[in-house]
Parts: sequence; C-alpha cells; structure tokens
Amino acid sequence: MEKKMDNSITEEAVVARNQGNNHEEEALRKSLKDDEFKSAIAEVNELRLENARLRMLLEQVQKDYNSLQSRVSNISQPEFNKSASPTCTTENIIAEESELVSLRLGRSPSRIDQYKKDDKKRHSCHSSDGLKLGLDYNIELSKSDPIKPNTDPSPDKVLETKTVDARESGPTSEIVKTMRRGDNEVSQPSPSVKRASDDDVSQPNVKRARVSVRTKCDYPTINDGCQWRKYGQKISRGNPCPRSYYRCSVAPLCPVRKQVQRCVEDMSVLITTYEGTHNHSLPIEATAMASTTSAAASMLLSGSSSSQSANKDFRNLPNNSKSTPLYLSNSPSNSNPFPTITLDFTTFPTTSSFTSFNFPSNFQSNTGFLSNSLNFSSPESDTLSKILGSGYVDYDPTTSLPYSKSLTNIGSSNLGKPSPAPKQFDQPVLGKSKNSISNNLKEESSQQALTETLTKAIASDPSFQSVLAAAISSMVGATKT
DNA sequence: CGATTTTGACCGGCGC
DNA sequence: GCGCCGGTCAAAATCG
Repeated sequence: MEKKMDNSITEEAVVARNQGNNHEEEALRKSLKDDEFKSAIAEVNELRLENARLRMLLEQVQKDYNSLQSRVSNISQPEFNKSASPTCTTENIIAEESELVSLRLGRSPSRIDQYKKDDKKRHSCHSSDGLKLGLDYNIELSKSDPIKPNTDPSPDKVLETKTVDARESGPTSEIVKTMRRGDNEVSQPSPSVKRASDDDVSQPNVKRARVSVRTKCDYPTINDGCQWRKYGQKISRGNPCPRSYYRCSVAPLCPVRKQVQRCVEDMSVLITTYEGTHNHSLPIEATAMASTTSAAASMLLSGSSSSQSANKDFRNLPNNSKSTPLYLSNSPSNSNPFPTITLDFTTFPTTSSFTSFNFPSNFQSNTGFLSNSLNFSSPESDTLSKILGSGYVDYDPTTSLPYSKSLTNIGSSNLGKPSPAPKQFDQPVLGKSKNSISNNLKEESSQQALTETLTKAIASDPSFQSVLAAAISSMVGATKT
C-alpha cells in the first residue's frame, strides 16, 4: 500500500516534473523563437544597411560615371566642332571617309550568363561576356540635336543637315538618315521612294561610322542591354556563316542597327557591328557598351589626325618589342567600305587586369583607308596592363571594376577619383601578393619612362582619351547590373 | 493576338 | 549593260 502510495506520489512528481518540463520547453521554444526573430530582425537590419551602403556606392559610381561622361563630352567637343566646321575641305572628307580603326579591349572573362533555351529568340538578353551595349547620346546629343526629326523634307536642307552631321559623327548621320526615312514612310510609303531617300544619304563622301565588337561567344548574340528585332539574314561572300541584321526595337524609330556574324577564322568569335545612335533612353545595362561604341565612333570620325599624332608618340616608346605596348595594325576588315572601329574582346587576359594596348609598328594602309588601330587586347606579355597597373587603373578579375588608383595621368582627373571600394575589391592589386609588391616597384621604375610617354601620348589625343574613358566607364557600367 | 523570326524578293552600288 | 553582292523589305510563319 505504501508502495502504491509511493508509486502514485512518484508518478505525480513525474507528471508534475513533466508538466514543469513542458512549461520549460515552451518557454525555451519561445525564447528560441524570440532569438530567431531577433536574429532575423538583426539580419534584415544588416541587409538594409548593406542595401543602403550598396545604394550609396551605386550613386557614387553613377556620379563618377556621369562626371566621366561629361569630361568625355568636353574632351570630344573641340574635335567635333573642329570637324563640324563649315569649311568642308577635301582632306576632311577623305579623312573621315577613309578611317578604319581597330580598338581592342581586353578584359577579364566574366561569368557566363546562363543561356536560357526558352529565351533564345530574345537574343538581346544573352551574354557570354557580360557585355553591355548602348550608345552614349549624352555626348552626341549635347553637340547637336540630331534626334529631332527633320520636319523639312526639302532635299537640299536634308543634304545640308546630313553633311554637317556626318562630319560630326557617323551615328549622327545615321540618325538623320533614318529620321528622314521615317518621314518618307509617312509621306511616301512607296518602297522605291524610301530607297531613293537612302541614296540621298549615301553620298560618296559621307560614310557611316560603325563600331564592330568581337567577342568569344557561343550564343547567337551578345548581351548589350538593348532589345533587337531581326529583319534580315544573308550569307555573305567569303563566310559560310549567315550574317543577321537587327534593328533596335526599343523605340519604333530608333535608327540603330547591328549586324551579327561569326568570324570565319574562329567560329567561336562573334562579330557584332553597330551602326547609329539610339534616339531614346537606354536601360542602364545598355549604356556601358553604348559609351564605348559611341566614343569609338566619335573618335573614328573626328580624330584621325590626332590618332596619328598619338601613334607618333607611341612610337617614341622604349624600343623593346616585349615592352612596347602600343603598335599600329592593319584592320582585318579591309573590304569594309564604312569607317569601322573594332572593339576586340576575344583575347581574355590571363592576368587579372585590363591588359595590352598594342599598336603594331608595321602599320600601313592598303585600302586607301587610314587604318588607325587601338589595341586593348591582352597578350600576356608586353601589355598595357603593366602600365595601367603601375599607375592608371587595374581591374578586379572577377568584377572588372577598376581599383581605386590614380588615373589623373590619363588626362581626366575625375577618372582617378578615389571612391570607396567595396569589400570584394579589397584585395591585392593585380591579384599579386605582398611579396610581389617589391617586384611591382621594380617594374614600375623600369616602366616609368614608358608610362610617361604613354601619358603624354594619351594626353595629346583627346579622341584617344574619350575612347579610353568610355572603355573604362563601360567596365564600370558593366558591374552595375 | 501581338511580337518576333524566317525567307525570298527586290534594290542600289560597284566592278568588269 | 550585266552580274554580283550587301542590305533591306515585307509577307508568311512561328512563338509566347
């Protein structure tokens, strides 16, 4: 009996203890939930802070980008004004019509976007290179107002406008051309009339500038941030791969067109040729390449002589084939009747930086076209990266963002404006360890003369500055997305 | 159903 | 004048 009592007491105690345990567990769970809740709140707060920080960073980058743009615009202005001067000399015409510039931009390979099969028709959305494209009409619009539709269809007037614009830049002339086409489409729907109007624009002395972008790309087209509509496809002579013709579909009257074709020598290389300037606002991701292509086109049409002078300066560089980063080269596309500038992204740097800047000394024009070549590509040796890395700018290999180094020597003080570097950039410049910094110093001193010469060359060539600045800004812009 | 792509036809430039 | 070639158009087909 006592045992029973004891047992019952014990059971009660156990029950009571269990009940107590349940309460404790509940309290524990509650406190755990509170903790979780608090940590979640803390996490959210952290994220908010991070968000705010990133926003500030973005604003800063935007600010830098804008100031850079305005500088590019300022730098380019005299050239445009000069070339837009009312005295249309034969030299001017020949120079602008006969330019063929190759600009090679090496950059680190960025992550390859997932290619969505179901999205393959929307070729504007894919990239293997993380390239962004658009045209910078901050520059173009500030000079003249080419977008304004020509309300006076008088052929004389049209011709006059076209000629002046063409002297300013190819894309501008393209705009005028297309706006006129739009006018004709309204007033004279006949296709033959439309084509006749095209002919008016295609004066022998007025060539349209094109910017050709070469990229290693397995996909039908590169992601340039714009939306394109395919309007034709042709198999051109000498290349079994069909050439596709696209026009910008963001705005109905946008004159910008592009041609996409695989390189016959290397099928993995995609050649995208842009023509014209967007007459509408662009998505952010489309502005970066726009800056580059627009500046390149501007340089193409406005800076022939200055490029030559730059070349002259570049030839003063130390005569060491391994360390001579600048040389002139023939453009591969000699048959192209249009002034074309080529941005070559096909040679990715194996080092961490934005690399070479090559001007082959065997430059000569064999097409009657002035074939100025700016080569930013990236052979591992004799690269601009060393120069840029030793005084101008370095790029993070994973982000392609420039490290905050001084760019003032390039001629744009804002370029080097130190900006708060986010965490991911907080790593050794050029990816080198501290042990290699002394080696860097040695390299720096040995290339000091080179750097000075290059600085001089760059500073003496506004067009070159604008292209370089645009290229840099494109690197920056590409990281915004 | 609207947007986009495909594709054959057409046009102008250019060289012969 | 003719033919080739690059570029564009536009109707039909396709896609989402």
